Amino acid sequence: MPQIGEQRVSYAPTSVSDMAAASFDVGVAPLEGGARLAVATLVEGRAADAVVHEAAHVAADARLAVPAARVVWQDARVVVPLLLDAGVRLERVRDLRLVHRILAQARGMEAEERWSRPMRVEAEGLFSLAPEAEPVEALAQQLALQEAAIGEDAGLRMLAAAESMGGVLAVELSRQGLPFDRARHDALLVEALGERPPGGGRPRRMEALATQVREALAAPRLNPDSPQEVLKALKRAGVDVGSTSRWELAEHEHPAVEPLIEYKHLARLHTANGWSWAQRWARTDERGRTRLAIEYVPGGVVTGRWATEGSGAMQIARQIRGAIAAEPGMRLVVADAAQLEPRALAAIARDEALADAGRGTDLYRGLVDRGVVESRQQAKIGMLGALYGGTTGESAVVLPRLARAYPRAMGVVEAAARAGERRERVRTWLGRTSPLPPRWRDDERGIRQARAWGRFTRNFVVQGTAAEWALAWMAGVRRAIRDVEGAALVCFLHDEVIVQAPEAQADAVAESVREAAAEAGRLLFGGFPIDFPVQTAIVGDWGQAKD
DNA sequence: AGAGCATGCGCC
DNA sequence: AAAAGGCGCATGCTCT
Repeated sequence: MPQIGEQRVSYAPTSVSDMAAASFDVGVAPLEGGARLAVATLVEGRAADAVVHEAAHVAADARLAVPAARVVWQDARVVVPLLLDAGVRLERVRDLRLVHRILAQARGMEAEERWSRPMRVEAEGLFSLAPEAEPVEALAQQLALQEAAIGEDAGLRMLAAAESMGGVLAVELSRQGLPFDRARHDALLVEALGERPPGGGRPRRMEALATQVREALAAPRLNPDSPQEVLKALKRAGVDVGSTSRWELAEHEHPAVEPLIEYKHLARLHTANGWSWAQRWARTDERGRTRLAIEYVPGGVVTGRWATEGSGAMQIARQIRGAIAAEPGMRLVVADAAQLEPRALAAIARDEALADAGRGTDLYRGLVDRGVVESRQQAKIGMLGALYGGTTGESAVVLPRLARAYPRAMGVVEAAARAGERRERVRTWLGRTSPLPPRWRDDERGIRQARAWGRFTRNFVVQGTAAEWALAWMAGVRRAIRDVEGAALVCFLHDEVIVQAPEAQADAVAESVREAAAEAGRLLFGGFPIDFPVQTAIVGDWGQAKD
């Protein structure tokens, strides 16, 4: 089980010595102003024929060079838009920046080192590496170093390819935007929050709830958005709470509780995905199409998951998903991978019994059918407890039964947790390495911190591997739909993708999406018999896709 | 006034 | 003031 325990990759991007033969043929680097590109055919790691072209000429050159060329760049955010504009088909790519992060982490810096030089690794860019070199030669140098670090590690090699394609996908998704219907969004908001008063102020339903809360607490001037004020008012009214969080409020019987919880719910929707949010992030182009501008950050999360910047687009409230609507003549193919993380765990652990329970479409149901647990709900809680390190309540009750039924799978997450508690690093299936923990003492508090870190490493292995599968899946979807006229990936959410496709093609696209999932499973886990079922829905808007 | 922390929520 | 992982964001509030 290679993903548990210490593993170091030899990778020293600060010293350029090894100019080993590179297995790529075309390098692309941005030049001053970003408008021009250097394109070179590289032979044995050296630029043999470096030439500078206008972006528009790159397409022809890139194709001309070598059919199976790998295109290499320092930063997809700079280069990929130019290549896409030039019509280049990107298939085999290497994103030096993203792969550098993975290799640098695998090589491992002491926590103190990171602390004292927090920006060092990030800032260690291509041109600081080899300032004297021509851009294309510098690309070759850094690529050679990465290749040497990856060596024969097939997992890392796959991860480098997947992460790099993730860089392309993020640019493509960000450029595409998420189809958005302003009118429908407005209607959904009015339905939930009430009309907005013309002069500004709270929407009607929110204001009504605020009034109810104020009356119930005999606090006529209370600002329900201020936890401090609310807490004081609650105490004055005899509601003995330590915070205003929902779970705690719900334990009390008081006329203020229900409207307060409802108010907070609506306030959340209003601030997170309300009118000003739409105003800020929805853009209408010259063709009259409105889309949400979403900036994806591939590898933005330690585990390898993606993040978004600004729009909060990975947390779009379910209540307004109806506003994500296909454009005229189009449909949304909404696809999500069912119980992805337990399946990833089964595959990592080579746990055939758990894989068997997941055969078909519902792994949780499979656990019930095999008599491991009594209900689907129990299966879910138990499995989440195993993945997150639950120690109390229902999951503590169910966990021993899972451990008995699936000792291999549970053994992997337990081992990952123990390794983290010992301050060891763990690895995902393909080889992404967990960071080193901060230091903790040998006292009570230190033990708590160690346990917490163990829960993190436990989850890291599974969440990170699931993220790798999702990357491979999405790359497969991209490939499958590239020649479907008008079809495009428009959304990615950890284990879910949305493709917008012409109505006539939607069925075929959905089939491709399911097939890509199976393919991703084979790519990562070889012959291990694990299913990755994908629920697909072909809908007019996201709100119609029921989980 | 602005930075930074704390709180609380909702997404996976 | 959560239980059980990972995030991002808005708001309130304190400190400077």
